[in-house]
Amino acid sequence: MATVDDVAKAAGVSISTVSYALSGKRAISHETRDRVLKAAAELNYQPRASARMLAANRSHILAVTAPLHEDTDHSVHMQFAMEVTKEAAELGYDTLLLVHDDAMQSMRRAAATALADGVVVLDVDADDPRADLARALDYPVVFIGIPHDATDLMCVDMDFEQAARMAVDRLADAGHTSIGLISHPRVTVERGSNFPLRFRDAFVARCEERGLDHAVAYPREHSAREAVDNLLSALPNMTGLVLNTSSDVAADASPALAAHGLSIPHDVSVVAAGAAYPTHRLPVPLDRIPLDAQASCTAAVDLLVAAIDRGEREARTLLIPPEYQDFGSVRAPVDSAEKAAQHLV
Amino acid sequence: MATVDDVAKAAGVSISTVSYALSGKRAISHETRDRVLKAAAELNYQPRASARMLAANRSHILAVTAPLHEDTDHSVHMQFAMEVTKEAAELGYDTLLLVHDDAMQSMRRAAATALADGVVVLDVDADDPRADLARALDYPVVFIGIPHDATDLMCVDMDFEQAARMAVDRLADAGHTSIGLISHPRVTVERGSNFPLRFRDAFVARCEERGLDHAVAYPREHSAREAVDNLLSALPNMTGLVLNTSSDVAADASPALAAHGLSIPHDVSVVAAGAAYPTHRLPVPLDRIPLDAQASCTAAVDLLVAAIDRGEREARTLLIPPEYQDFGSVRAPVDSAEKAAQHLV
DNA sequence: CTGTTAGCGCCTTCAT
DNA sequence: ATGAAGGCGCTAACAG
Repeated sequence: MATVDDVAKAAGVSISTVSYALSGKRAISHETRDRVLKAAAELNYQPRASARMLAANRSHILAVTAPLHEDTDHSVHMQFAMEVTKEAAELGYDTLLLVHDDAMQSMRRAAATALADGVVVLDVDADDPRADLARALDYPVVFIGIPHDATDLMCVDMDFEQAARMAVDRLADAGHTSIGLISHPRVTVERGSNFPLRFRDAFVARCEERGLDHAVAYPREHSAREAVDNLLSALPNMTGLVLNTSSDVAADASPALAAHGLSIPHDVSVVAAGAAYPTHRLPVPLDRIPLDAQASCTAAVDLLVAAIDRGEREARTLLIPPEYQDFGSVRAPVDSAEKAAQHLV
Repeated sequence: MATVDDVAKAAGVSISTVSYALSGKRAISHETRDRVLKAAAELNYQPRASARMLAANRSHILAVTAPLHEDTDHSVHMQFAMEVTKEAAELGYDTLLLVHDDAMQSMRRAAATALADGVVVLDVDADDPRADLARALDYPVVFIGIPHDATDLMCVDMDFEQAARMAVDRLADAGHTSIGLISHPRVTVERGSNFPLRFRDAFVARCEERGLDHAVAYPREHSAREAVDNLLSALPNMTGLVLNTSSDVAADASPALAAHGLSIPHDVSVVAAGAAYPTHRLPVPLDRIPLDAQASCTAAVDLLVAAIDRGEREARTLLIPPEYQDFGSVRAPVDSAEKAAQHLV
C-alpha cells in the first residue's frame, strides 16, 4: 500500500507536489509531473479513499435508496440502480445501495456520517416521507419519480402524463372510441406509487377530453386474464387497449384476449406505455412507449453531481419526453373500416 | 455536524472516553457512559465515516461485483444484491455496487484504495478471471457461484448438482424413463456461466446412471416453444421435463406443451429446479427446487465478514443443500400406470 | 476507570 | 513552480 510519501520520495519531490500533480489542481512543470506520474505508476499508488474523503470532505459516493415492497418489480429496480451506477461511475462516483427496511434511517445516516455526498431516491410514492426528509436535510437529494409535493425538491422522471395522452391519442386517431387500460396491481396503486397514478389519471382525463368510452382494470397474480375480463364486461365493444403494467402482464395480454376470441391487432389495438421491457419480440409485437431508465438516471445523476460539485441546488422537476415506437399493433378498428368501405360504396 | 470534541465537552469527559463509551471497546462506568450517550443523542452525534475509516483502517463497506451481460436476468441479480445488502446491514456493513463494464478494474480499485473491506462476487463464470484476481489480491473475497478452479477461494452456492439429481430422481422414481431438460439460453451456457453447466452435466450424468432417455434444449427469446419442439422430436415419448431456466421460459412451458396437445401433469410431469421465482401461482403450478438467494447470500456475507473481522481466511466451498417443494406437477406416467393395471389383471 | 497523545493519509493554504 | 505545515475527525496505544 504505497502512500503519497512513498511517491514523493521516489520522485524526489514534496507530497504536495504529488497531490497536485495527480489532481491537476495547480500548474506543475511537465518534467516533474511526468516524474511523479511514473513513480506513482511504478508503486501502483492509489490514494486511500478514507484519507481522501476526510481531507477533502467529500466521499465521491452516492447513495441509492430503493425500498422494497412485496410488489416491487425487481427487474425494473435493478435497471435503475444499474443505470445510476453507470452514470455515477462516469462522473467519478461510486454507488452505495441502501435497501434496508428502514429507508429513512439509512438515508439520514448516509447524510449524517457524510458517507455519501448525495442521495438518489428510487421508487417514489405520491406521499413519500423521503420528500420531507430531503427538505429537512439540507443535503443533495434527487428523486427519480415525483412525489405529490415536490416543493424544493429536485425530481427527474419520464413524462407519464404525456405518455398516457400519446397512447390515447394514437388509438383515438386510428378511430378507436372504446379504450381500456390495464394498470398496475391494486396494492401498488393504493400504496400511492407515483407513476401508475399519474398515468392512470392522465389516461382518464384524455379519454374524457376526447369523448371516448374508457375503463381501468388492475391485474392480479402477474396475469392479464382477470383484467381483460373486467375490461370487456365494462366495455363490450372495446377495440383499444393501453398497457401500463409489468412485463409479465403485458406478455399475457395477447393470450388473455385470445381467450375471448380476440386477436391483436385485428380485433383490438394495443399500446404498451411506460414499458421498461422490450415488446417487439413478443409472439405478437406491441407498440411501445418505452420507460427509458437510462435517460432518467443519467439526467438525475448529472443533476445530483452538479449540486454536489458546483452547488447548483435549485429545485426543479425534469420531465423526460416520451417517444412512440410502432411495431404494428395499432390499426383502424374493423367497424370503422367497414363503415368507411360502405361510405366509399 | 457534531464531532467527538463537542460530545466530550458536553459530557465533561475526554474524547477517548467518548469513543470508548460509544464503541464499548473498554469498560466505562455506568454513570459516565450514560452521560456520554445522552450528550451524543442530544447533539445528534454520528461519527464521520471517513475519519472512522482512516483511523480504524476499516471502511465497514463491502463491494459487490455483478458484471452485466446481455443475457443477465436482472431480477435474479437484484435479488442477490438485495440479500447481500440486507445481511451486510445486519452485520454493520454497507454495500457498494460495482457494475461497471470493467469488473476487474473496479474490484482492484475497491481493494487498492481500501474503499471496501471485502468483495462479494456474483454471476460467476466457470472460467472467471476474477478468480485469479482474488487469489492475487490477498484481500477478503467471497464468490457466490463456483468457478472451475476454486483453489484458495471462498465460495458459496446452492448445490446444483444435487438439485439436478434430485429432480431426475423424483421423475425416475415416479416411473418416467424419458426426460427432457430445458436449460438456459445457449449464449449463457456457452459463456461458461457456472451453474447452468453444473446443473446440465449433473442432469445428464444422473440420467445415464439410471438408464433414462434424455435430451437437453436451450430456449431462445424468452420462450419455451422451440425448446419443447426440440425435446419432443428428440424424445417422442418424453413424459418428464426438468426446467432449469428463467421465469418467463418456465411460465411458457405449459402453453408450449399444450401446443402439442400435452398437459401437465397428465401427459408430462414437470420439475422447476434452481428456480429463483415462485411456481405455485402459475396457471399450472409446478414442483420446485428453489434457488434460495437469501440462504446463499447470508452464508456468503457471514463468511466474508468473518474473514474481515476475525481473519478467518481459509479457503472453502460451501454448498447449500436443495430442498424439494411438491405442488402436484409430478405423477406416474400414463403408460406405466396402464401397464401396472394390466399387470394386476 | 479515565485522560493524553500520536498518528491514519491526504488536501490545501501559506510561504517562497 | 514548488515546499512546509496545519488540520480533517477519529481510534487506540500509552500513561496514569
